[in-house]
Amino acid sequence: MKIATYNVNSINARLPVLLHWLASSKPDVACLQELKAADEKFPVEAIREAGYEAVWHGQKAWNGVAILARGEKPEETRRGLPGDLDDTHSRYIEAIVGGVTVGCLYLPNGNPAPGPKFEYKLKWFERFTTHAAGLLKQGSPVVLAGDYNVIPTERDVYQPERWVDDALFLPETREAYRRLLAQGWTDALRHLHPDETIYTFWDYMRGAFSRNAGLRIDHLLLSPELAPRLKAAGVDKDVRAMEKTSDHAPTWIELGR
DNA sequence: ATGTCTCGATCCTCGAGA
Repeated sequence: MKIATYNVNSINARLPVLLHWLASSKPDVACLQELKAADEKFPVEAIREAGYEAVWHGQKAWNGVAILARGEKPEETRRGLPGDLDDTHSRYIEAIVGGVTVGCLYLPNGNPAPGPKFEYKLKWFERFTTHAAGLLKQGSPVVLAGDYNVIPTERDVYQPERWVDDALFLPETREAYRRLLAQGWTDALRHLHPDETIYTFWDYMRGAFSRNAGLRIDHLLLSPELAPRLKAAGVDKDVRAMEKTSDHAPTWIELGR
């Protein structure tokens, strides 16, 4: 079972690239973020023609998340992150596919920091960590996949010293990520490739991709009963090189049995 | 400060967000 996460940076602007990637990489499950489209603007027909069923939680202009599954309809178990009725951002959706609970998240960027956006990021992170603990308690196999907007360690950024004041790399952010992992989650990419340089995002500006000036901020976390099934993990970097592409690359894992 | 890309609207150019 291949599960991927991909921040598309507008699903409609990215539709040709997305369809090309689905056809070539053939994930069984694809978690998408930054749809930047209202629910009624989701390109459900094109995605169905590509062989995928979907559940999505859109929003006009910003945010938006979706879960795609090849040949089956994801069974939606949650839409929106619990814990704050005033939170209007579409940043979380959850569904069961093939017996696995899949949480698809788009954690707030949080820049500029300090400031209200950074406060929102940390609050959202706390709520997410609380929800993640509840999922672990249920004891079922879970993958939490998405754009975490977290650079976990110095190894995950091309020039750490340039990012020390950034919301993606500040101590509070990295500490929140460590606390989440400490519940028992496995960072799949890092677990399989402990010493490799792995990036999932390259800024559009200053030729970041051609310089390989990247960040690893898209993550797939596995619950304890799922971690032993992890067989392979990678980044579809070639997609980032395409025309009219997202600033993120699809990131995936392969689970056995 | 800059660089680039997307969306929406006070709409053909700009600001916000990333």
